[in-house]
Amino acid sequence: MKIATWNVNSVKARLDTVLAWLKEASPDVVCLQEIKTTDEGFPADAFESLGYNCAVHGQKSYNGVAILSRRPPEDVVRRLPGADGDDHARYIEAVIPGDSGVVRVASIYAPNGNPPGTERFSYKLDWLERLSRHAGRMLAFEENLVLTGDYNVIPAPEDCFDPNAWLGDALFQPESRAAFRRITNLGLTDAFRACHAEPRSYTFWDYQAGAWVKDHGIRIDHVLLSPQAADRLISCSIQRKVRGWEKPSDHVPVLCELVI
DNA sequence: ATGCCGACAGGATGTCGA
Repeated sequence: MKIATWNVNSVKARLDTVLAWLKEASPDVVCLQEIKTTDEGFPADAFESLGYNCAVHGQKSYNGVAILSRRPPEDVVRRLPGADGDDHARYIEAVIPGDSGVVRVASIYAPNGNPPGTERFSYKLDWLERLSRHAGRMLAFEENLVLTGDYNVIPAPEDCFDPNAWLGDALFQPESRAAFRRITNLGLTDAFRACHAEPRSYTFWDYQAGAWVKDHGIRIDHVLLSPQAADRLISCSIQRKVRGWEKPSDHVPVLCELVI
């Protein structure tokens, strides 16, 4: 089963690009982030015509996540437990049937959190803590679990071109990295790092300041696997070339293949 | 030291992203 994650930065503005990549890569499951539209505005027809079912958790203008799946998703959960007042659409989870068992997949869009020292930053840390608690509960099932999306965390210095340039940024704050480590330390495997040690492996390049041309990227889109899923890991790749396509998102897809 | 670019809502330009 091929499972992908992609922060598309508006599914409407990116529709042609997303469809082109789906046709080329043919993933079985796709976790989208920053769809930037409501459930009603989601272009489900276009994905259905390619053979995908859509589970959507959208909101107007900002955020918004979705899961596309060739097999119909089951047991869809549209919010991250732990804060009734949180109205940001940043989490959706579903159980996907495979040929040899099922996998629970979550599409995650963690808060940006800039600038540090504000309530936006504490919201980020609180949100990641809620994700950690939820992940701990799901890991107790000892099942195939894939928690993937835009974590908005640069885990380590080698995950960005110039660590000094990111020292003051919420994505690289010690508290942000510690929150990410608390999640992986529950027993989750970073699928990309389990397969690749190469430096300069990035998933995001800013639109500004020629970041793509200069390869000034960061790795913030992650695929985290439960032990059961990690045992089924075949490969994980960053779809770097997509950043060079017409009208690209500032993020590229990450594609992970599992024996499920 | 700040903006750079791009999308959104709305109908000008401010907000947000990372």
